[in-house]
Amino acid sequence: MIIKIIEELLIGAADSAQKTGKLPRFTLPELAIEWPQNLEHGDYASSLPLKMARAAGLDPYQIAEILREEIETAEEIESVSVAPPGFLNFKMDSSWMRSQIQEILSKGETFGNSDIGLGQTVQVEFVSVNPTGPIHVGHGRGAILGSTLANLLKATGHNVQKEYYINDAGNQINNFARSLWVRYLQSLGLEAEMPEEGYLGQYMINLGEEIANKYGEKFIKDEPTNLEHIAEIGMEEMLYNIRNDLSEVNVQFDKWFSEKSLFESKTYDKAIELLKQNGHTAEREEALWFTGSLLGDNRDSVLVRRTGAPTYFASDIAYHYDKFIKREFDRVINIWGADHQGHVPRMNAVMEALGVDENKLEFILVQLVTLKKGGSTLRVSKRTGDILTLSEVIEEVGADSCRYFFLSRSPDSQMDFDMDLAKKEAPENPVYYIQYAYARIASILRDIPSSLSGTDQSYGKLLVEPEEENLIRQMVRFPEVIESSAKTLEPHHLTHYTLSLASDFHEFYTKHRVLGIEDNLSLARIDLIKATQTVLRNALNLMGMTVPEKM
RNA sequence: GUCCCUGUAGCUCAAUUGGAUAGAGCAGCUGAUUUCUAAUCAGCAGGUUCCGGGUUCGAGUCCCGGCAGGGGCGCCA
Repeated sequence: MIIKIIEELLIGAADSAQKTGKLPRFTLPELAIEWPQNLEHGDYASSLPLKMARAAGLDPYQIAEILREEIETAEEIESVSVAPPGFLNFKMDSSWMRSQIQEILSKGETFGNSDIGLGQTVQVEFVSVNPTGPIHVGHGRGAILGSTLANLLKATGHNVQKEYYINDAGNQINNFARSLWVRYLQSLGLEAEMPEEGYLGQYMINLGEEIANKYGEKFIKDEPTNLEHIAEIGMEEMLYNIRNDLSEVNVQFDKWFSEKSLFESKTYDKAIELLKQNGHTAEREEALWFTGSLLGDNRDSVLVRRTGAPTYFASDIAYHYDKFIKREFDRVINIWGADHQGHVPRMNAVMEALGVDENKLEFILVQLVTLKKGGSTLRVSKRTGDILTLSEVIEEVGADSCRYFFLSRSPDSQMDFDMDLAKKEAPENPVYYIQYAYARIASILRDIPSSLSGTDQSYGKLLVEPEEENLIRQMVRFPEVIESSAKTLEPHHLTHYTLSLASDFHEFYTKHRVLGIEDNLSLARIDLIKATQTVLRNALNLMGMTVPEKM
């Protein structure tokens, strides 16, 4: 990766300047290498001299000149120049750039990958919707973010596990069971009243009907065991649907982890026992509390209710005990909806209480999605049944569009999902623009005449047009985009990168021909567009989108 | 009341995490097709980055104080 080479050159230059006394001794600040927006500023630039000015006690421009003189020559770099007030601008060597086409072609689907995460096991836990209703658009956002992030981490060498936590225990499940049982009775024509906080969605009515049709009056009596049966049947059905809906947007999991299993395996008991041992619990008002306020949380929280039933929080502690102490993940990334934000300081306190390094646990909070349809704003609420499900959205705008749309926004931004607009604009969605670039290349490659063949890679030197250089420059950046997106856990950079790459290709395409020109140039350009196709495919794969050969 | 996120072009969002002239898409306007796919390209227009202070060589980005929107602050999950 060229950015690494520039880093080394800079460190070497600073080192030798300090050794020869041209610069005073001090520890180097951040190297700060970036892509300038303006091509006149080179292909890469560093503001290192500006950052050194204070410690060096010298004019930054002067520092830049000293460094420039000390920078060793490298085959990747054609020239280094100094620009006021103290930037160092690097221009890539053009023949080295052209050689990268062969590099991309030989690496193929692994181009862009790196091994910075080698030997590190990372768990990404996301979606984890209660199995009491369908996946809606808000969940979809987290699902798409999580799956892409997992792809990025894999591409950077991490050992990744994608996990879905099934809340199949506790209050919500009882409530679900009761609601479903009532719907079941009602569909048999019996009188029954929905519980106060029951699940009112239409899907519950349908599900109750299904059970009635299939099992008849088998569960009609209000016995605890029948309620449990109903709950199990219902949850299974819900999970089946959830799995289906997720696979429609190309989201799969390595493991589905049951909350109930934490109790069956005694993990729950061990976790709570450890908390007690470490002195982070207290008995108060006939309940067991976690004394998080002593560990940085703003309040204490109940673990075991007066009734003896554990809270959701308590099983979540057991779950994290399982993640870190039993399964020993090096890192865990939890992707949560913003409505769980208050839970973050609590979990950090839990980490400390369990004696696990807090930095191993990271959170991405996804802001909630608002829906706009027909000019009015809908609130997403599962309980009232006022839901726009993920599968409904996919049906309207398509899985690729859906993925791209959710991915292109940072999780911090709360987004308005305007259904009417998304539907109307679907054909002009950037996703088509990107895929069209891919399909165009595929189309050219299909038309290559059989008479055209050659393996002499020196043809590459014929690629001297600015549009060709732009394309190559963009492709060379791809590994850097992957690495920085993985490091910052920000997949949304991928969408913008891919759009730029597609744009560079379309520009090239309109100005230059690949076929029907002089043979050697044609061969060089065939390699160029093959490389472009490779990068587009790799990028789209990372984003979980399809690559159409024809459009 | 308090904590978290957000506020950037008419709209939806970026901005390499403090860098050089704040960028894309959509919407609007003008032009381009005997050509490997026009689902494309070229151009025009569009900005007090919510407001006010501060930090420094440099602030959309960091700090303080406001304003506005969303979310959290349960023996719910």
